[in-house]
Amino acid sequence: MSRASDTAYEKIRRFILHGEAHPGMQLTEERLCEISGVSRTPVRDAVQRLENEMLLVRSASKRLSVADWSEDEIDEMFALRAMLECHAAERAAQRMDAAGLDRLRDVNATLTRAVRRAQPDIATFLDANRQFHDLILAYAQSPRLSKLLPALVEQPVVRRTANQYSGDDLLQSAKDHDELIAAFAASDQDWAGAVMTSHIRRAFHSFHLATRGTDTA
Amino acid sequence: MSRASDTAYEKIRRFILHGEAHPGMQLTEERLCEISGVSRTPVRDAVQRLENEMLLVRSASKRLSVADWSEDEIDEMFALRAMLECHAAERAAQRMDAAGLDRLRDVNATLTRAVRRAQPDIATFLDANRQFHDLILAYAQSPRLSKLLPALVEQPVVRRTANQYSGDDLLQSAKDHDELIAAFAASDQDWAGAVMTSHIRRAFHSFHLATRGTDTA
DNA sequence: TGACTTTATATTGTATACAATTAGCGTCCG
DNA sequence: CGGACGCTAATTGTATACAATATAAAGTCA
Repeated sequence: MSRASDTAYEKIRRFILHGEAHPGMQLTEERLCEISGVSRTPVRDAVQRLENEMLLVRSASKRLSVADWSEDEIDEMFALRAMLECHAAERAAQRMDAAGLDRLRDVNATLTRAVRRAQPDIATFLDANRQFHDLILAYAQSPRLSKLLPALVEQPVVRRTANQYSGDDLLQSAKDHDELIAAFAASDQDWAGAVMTSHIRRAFHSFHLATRGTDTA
Repeated sequence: MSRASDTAYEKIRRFILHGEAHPGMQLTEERLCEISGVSRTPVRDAVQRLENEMLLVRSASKRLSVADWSEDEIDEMFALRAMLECHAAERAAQRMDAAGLDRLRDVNATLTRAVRRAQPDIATFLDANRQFHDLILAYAQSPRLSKLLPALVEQPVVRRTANQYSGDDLLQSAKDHDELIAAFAASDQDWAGAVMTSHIRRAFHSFHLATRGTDTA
């Protein structure tokens, strides 16, 4: 989109994800104008995008608030994401080329380095991880998938999951990626899909344990 | 959304789907204002929604045009829809109640009557069919699915498929629905999911034959 | 006192004027 | 003759003023 609209989107998104926003918090458009520094017109554009990602929700009386996901909704998000990323991996396996494999290897080398440190570099891990999945999505060559998937890859959940990952979990993620690359190199869509499904569902269970398994410890 | 924004959305949508629009046709916002009878502000809201549904696409220079789907994109749409509607059916099977079953039976009775006539009533079939699937989506109780699925159920494809359906195809659709109801009544999510997958994939192949199988006839 | 109505205020929705971009086109120079 | 440059018109992006609507508060009447 346009400049003001984009900055509004990014600033509001950052406010929700890394800012002082909390779930259920009410927000007026004017407040969002202050946050983003632009007028209501581009803010409303940004709001509509964030509503689509379900980071913002609108009450019956059109008032905005920060989304507050239930456990069921988060579980559902992982289930949908597993299905769609599996599908993306299958398509990518059919369309991968040498250049794509090289880039995937590069990105995963960075990710592996970040993870092998004594104190894992989570920020680098998250960034490389996102690049890796984006690359697969690009090779899936499906505009529709590219529109649907980002709405499911909500950063707060991914981040909370990654922060709870043990060193072994992080290493396993890197190994999953290696295996995905192998599946792509072999043009084996079933293999790629299976690895991806397993990859996402492991993340789901890590998240589940980290957020709801603490009371059993 | 609001009134003007909604009417804009509906009128533009109708213009694209049942109007004089054709794939690839360029449209200016001002033209859309004439079509919908409101100013550019609500038109831009509507446009953003239609972009999300991928009925409108934006060129690199921000100009709008009516979407022109490739064969691969249409196939992909069916594949994604099959996955998500299967998932919806599975969830609905776990959450169905007596009132829901009654309503599903009512709707499918209407659909069956429309289909059993000497000359099938396609309009009524389409309407009842949509109601049936919407009801399942409602019982799936997943806000996220409710946001994702409608973008995949593009009317032009469904309509073209239905118009190509033989009388037997239409009857089979009604029977699929009966079997879905049975699966829901039994709270058998695997059964429901399997029937739904089969239901959508049959539609896919009917569409495929109707639009691309003509040269072999 | 309590519930209903009315009024005021806050918030969202719409139209319009203006700014910034972009495409189309003609002209000029090589 | 061809291509690059710059101008003009068309189109999209943004801000703001105004309208409609919803919330909250105050007041009124049993």
